[in-house]
Amino acid sequence: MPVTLRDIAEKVGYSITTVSRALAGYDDVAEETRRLILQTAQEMGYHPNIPARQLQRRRTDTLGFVIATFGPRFSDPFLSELLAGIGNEAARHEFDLLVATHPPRSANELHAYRRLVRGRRVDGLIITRTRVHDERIAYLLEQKVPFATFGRSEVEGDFPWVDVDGEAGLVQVTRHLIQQGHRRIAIILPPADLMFSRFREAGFRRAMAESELPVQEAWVTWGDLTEQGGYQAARRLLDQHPAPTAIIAGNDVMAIGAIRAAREHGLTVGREIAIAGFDDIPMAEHTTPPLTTLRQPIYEIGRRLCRMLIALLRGETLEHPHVLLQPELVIRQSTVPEA
Amino acid sequence: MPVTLRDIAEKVGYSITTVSRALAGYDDVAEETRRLILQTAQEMGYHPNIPARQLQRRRTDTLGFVIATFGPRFSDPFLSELLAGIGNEAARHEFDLLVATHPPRSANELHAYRRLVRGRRVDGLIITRTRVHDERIAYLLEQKVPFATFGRSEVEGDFPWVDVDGEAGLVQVTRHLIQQGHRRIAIILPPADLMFSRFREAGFRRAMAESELPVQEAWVTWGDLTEQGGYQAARRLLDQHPAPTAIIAGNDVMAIGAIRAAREHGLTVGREIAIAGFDDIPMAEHTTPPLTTLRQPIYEIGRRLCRMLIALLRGETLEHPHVLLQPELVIRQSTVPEA
DNA sequence: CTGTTAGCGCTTTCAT
DNA sequence: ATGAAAGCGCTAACAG
Repeated sequence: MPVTLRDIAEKVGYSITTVSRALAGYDDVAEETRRLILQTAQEMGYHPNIPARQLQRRRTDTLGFVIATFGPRFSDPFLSELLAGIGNEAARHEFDLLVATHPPRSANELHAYRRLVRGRRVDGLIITRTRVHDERIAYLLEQKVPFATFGRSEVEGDFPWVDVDGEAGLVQVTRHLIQQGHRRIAIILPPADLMFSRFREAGFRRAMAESELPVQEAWVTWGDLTEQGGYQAARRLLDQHPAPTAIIAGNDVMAIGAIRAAREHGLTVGREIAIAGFDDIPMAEHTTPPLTTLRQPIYEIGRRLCRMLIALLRGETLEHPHVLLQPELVIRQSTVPEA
Repeated sequence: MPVTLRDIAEKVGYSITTVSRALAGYDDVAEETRRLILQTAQEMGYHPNIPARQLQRRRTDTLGFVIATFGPRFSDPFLSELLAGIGNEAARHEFDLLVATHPPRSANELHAYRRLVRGRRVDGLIITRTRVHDERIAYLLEQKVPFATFGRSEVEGDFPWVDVDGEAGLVQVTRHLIQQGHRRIAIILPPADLMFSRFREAGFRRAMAESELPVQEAWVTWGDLTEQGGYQAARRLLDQHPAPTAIIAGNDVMAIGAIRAAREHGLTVGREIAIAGFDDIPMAEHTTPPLTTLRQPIYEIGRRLCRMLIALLRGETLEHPHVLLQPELVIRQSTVPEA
């Protein structure tokens, strides 16, 4: 049987109230009483019962994070880094993290959010991979549950977010390719319902337009952010005549798939075809050839989201409720052979 | 203000108790009363307050999972797959999952476990990457907190686990290499304190011995399970004279690093040097060349661990408290060029 | 069938 | 400086 406040109270001969206050550090407890209580609590191995505290305080000091898992072969370098950032920052603030996973494309997604919110399991949530029309955001906004997102959305209403400027990123990488002499540039976008797909497409088109290069609509394609998806999309692109001489992938994982497709086509990546990604996952500098990509500080973003959310929960006003970070173009040999 | 049992009770004119029982599906409530209560609850949008229930029931229906995050560039394909398995299975049983992360090599690891246990935040835990002497296991055993592990340990005492037979796996892959004509075989082991490092080493030595091949002690090395670690270890191996003609890496991620090192050494992987991994992460079939490896059903293991733990929490006796799965040797071109 | 009563362990007025 | 009392929202033993 775990030690409770009552056990301590009985032992030291004070009331539960006093024990509670002493432990909570209130200053209306006699110095000596406090010392006695603290020491006894220590000796008896007291640790507060968190659910009881949650009930009484009507808050959980717990954050929720829902992640979509893409089947048995799920593996997402992006996600583990974000999770690490969120989790480590939460721990720093003595917050717990409740993670709910759900199989992909199921109605279970909103379900998972509702479950956490309705049961008052969490005080706030972190959302990632925001969508243009995002029911999760709409739901939390409607429920007035605090949350912070990685990514913007067109959902009506204001909410705190951190995002990486995908449009600026794509302008950079597209310009880079154009500078390298490419004119036939293709792009494999993230799924169109994801908000960041839009921005990246816009950046791509803007950079092409400013150089007065035509955008071949057949070269604007979509992939599901997996290696497979990148591979397949790249194959389709390379089968065309004329084929593009450069491919920008929506993330590094798809870029890796594209590299594989190009190689199968007998092309030397970096020399005969340029391929670029987005994210700069750890693997990116170790692909063959190393991958040109746009770096986003994923771990830091996780920490930041977590900090913002906790500040919000503490009733603080955010100085910067909307943070737009600039991605950094990292040039490697997949676009510049001699880099 | 969320709706409580009391609100419903007042509305329908029954006691809180009756409402509670009707909602819980007890059969000692009049059919009509139950219908009325159910409908009213529905209309009012009632959802139980979970912390209150946890307090009263003295259980949380929550599982704990603590993960070590290796710094800002943390990315672990293995872990996201395991997490997906655990999380999805937990959801199926209406269990929540509390994830605690901690920066690596910190005293924070045990801290995280203690926090979850002491605060009665979770009913049980899942442990991964078990160690030969594992303080986490010792702690949970001592506290009599239910848990299940991925991997065995030499810690005194019995506990449920699922493991993959690394020794058998290494016998298989080593034999395979020997069959391919290799005699100078090196190995990059996982850190020696991890239990599975032992088994793999044993398997390697057994297979070498049965073919009466000498094990060069300089060719038995260790890596930290990262790409970098694999790369560095492989470099050191390849700098030796004579150099090994085959390298077995402790996991696929290190194998990928080893492939990079070999390529930098001007070697054609699969032809001039054979490299094998362990895990069969999704990326393994997409490396260049595709990687020979030992497949472990990580997602399934996650589900299984979760199921075992939940069964345990329900007071059931496990029919198979110790599950040893056989890894499957997947032969690809990193060891057999024409595969 | 339904209600009364008694908590679960904690925090927080409000007296004294 | 300390304690009594109330209550967070729920469950369960026991009456009737």
